[in-house]
Amino acid sequence: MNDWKWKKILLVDDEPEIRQMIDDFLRKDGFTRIYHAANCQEALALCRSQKPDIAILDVMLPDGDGFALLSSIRRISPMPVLFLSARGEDEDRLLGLGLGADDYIVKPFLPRELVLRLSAVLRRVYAPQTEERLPVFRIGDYTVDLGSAAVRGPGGEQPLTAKELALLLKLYENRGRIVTSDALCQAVWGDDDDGYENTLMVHIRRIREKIEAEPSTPRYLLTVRGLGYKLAKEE
Amino acid sequence: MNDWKWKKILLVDDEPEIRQMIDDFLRKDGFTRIYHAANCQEALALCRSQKPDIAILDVMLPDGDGFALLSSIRRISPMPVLFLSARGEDEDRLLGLGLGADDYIVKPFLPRELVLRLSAVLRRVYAPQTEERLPVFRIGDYTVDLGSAAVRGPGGEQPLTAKELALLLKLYENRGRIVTSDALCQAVWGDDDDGYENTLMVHIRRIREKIEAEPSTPRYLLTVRGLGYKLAKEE
DNA sequence: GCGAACCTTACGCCAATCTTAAATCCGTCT
DNA sequence: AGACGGATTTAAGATTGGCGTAAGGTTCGC
Repeated sequence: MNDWKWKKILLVDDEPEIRQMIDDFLRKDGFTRIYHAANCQEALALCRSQKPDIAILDVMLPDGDGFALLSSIRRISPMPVLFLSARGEDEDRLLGLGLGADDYIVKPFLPRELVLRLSAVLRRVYAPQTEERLPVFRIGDYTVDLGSAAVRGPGGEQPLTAKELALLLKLYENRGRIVTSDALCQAVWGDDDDGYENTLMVHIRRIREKIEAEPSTPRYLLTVRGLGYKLAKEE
Repeated sequence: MNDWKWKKILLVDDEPEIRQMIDDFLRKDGFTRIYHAANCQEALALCRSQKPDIAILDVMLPDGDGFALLSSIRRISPMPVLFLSARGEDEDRLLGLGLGADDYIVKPFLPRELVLRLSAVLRRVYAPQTEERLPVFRIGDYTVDLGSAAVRGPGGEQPLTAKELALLLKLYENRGRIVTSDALCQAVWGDDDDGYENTLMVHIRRIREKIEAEPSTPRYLLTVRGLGYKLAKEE
């Protein structure tokens, strides 16, 4: 399975439009766990809190250049790094210096190429056996196996779709706590645009049909009116 | 990663109508902890006393511009900042200067957009998991878990609604102290309109039914006649 | 005892949420 | 290219439960 689609990507660029564009393409390609940062400070904070699996760094940042950021990151994590740079600008440094980047792309670039390079780096660095698996957990009588995208229950096994998986992952990461609809939309669709509220509800319903004995009176995937949804903590 | 809806927002603008309008929209979107300031001085005072999580600053203020205010704020706190400015006015400074603002919006703006941008900044800066969560505390035999909007007690678990949560949060922040009815209304419904006294009482009653063994003779959520309510300090 | 402040209960509205079905998108196979 | 099938989104109508209101009761302080 395309396991690296579940890797966390840290995206650092000061221009929101660029971030958004890259984000769009990554999502179109199936990635969902993308964290944005506009500067070094934010990037480091996200690094610490999210422990991303790979970073895409712009060379030019408001509070320091990407190279400085890289060495700060290196003090925290050995994750692979992919640089973005404008043509000419520091291109030589990227080429010449063995500064520990795993790849670099010159702006402007084809989004497709970025995705390809990124996938290549992920595949290379996170070789087969290093794989940590997506969680497997129990909910009532059902076993949810995110790694194989399936739910096993009294009625047999049912597959999970991509969106269902992304939602369940987000909910699982926050089990026992309320996750707002906004946060869920954000986790799955990324876009700051709302307008997915309805779609979210439909997906929630679908998930309930797979993990709840009585989808209409849920016992595990609860709605908290006015706040969001909550996956019951097991035990 | 619980929600940024519980983050404290400092709103600085000299025009009360603008503040009110923004306030309304923020509340409509679920934010409740909004602090108003009309000038730099008030803003700094609130900064110190409330330690907001994010600030919305107008560029034009009676006692200095927003940029000066930002650098004063920076001496106190590294919180993210979102600027408001009239079209044209200082737009270039906002764009050009890397003055540490996290975003800016040009007036006139769609309120929806402000909320979106604000949420985006909060999401970015206050990364999940590092997040301090909403408090969990004990009251007598009951455990109040604001993060999951639930009260666990001898009789099992009961969910909390959005308003109950907002009230309990305000009371908890001031536990052991008296909170006036006005302050509570303010915290939940926003200012002016003081037609919520009765509604407040009803909500208090509902909370008591969830956290008191004998709701009619409360031991923890106490009435202080003529003044307000008080949540007993736990021990 | 009297008024004011507060409590208690019940009821109806309406926005938030659910539910279903149909439309659209998208990748794959022929 | 065209057709098919599953996944996702849109749309529209139904439902629900939180919230606010009001009306009557109770308690407190003077």
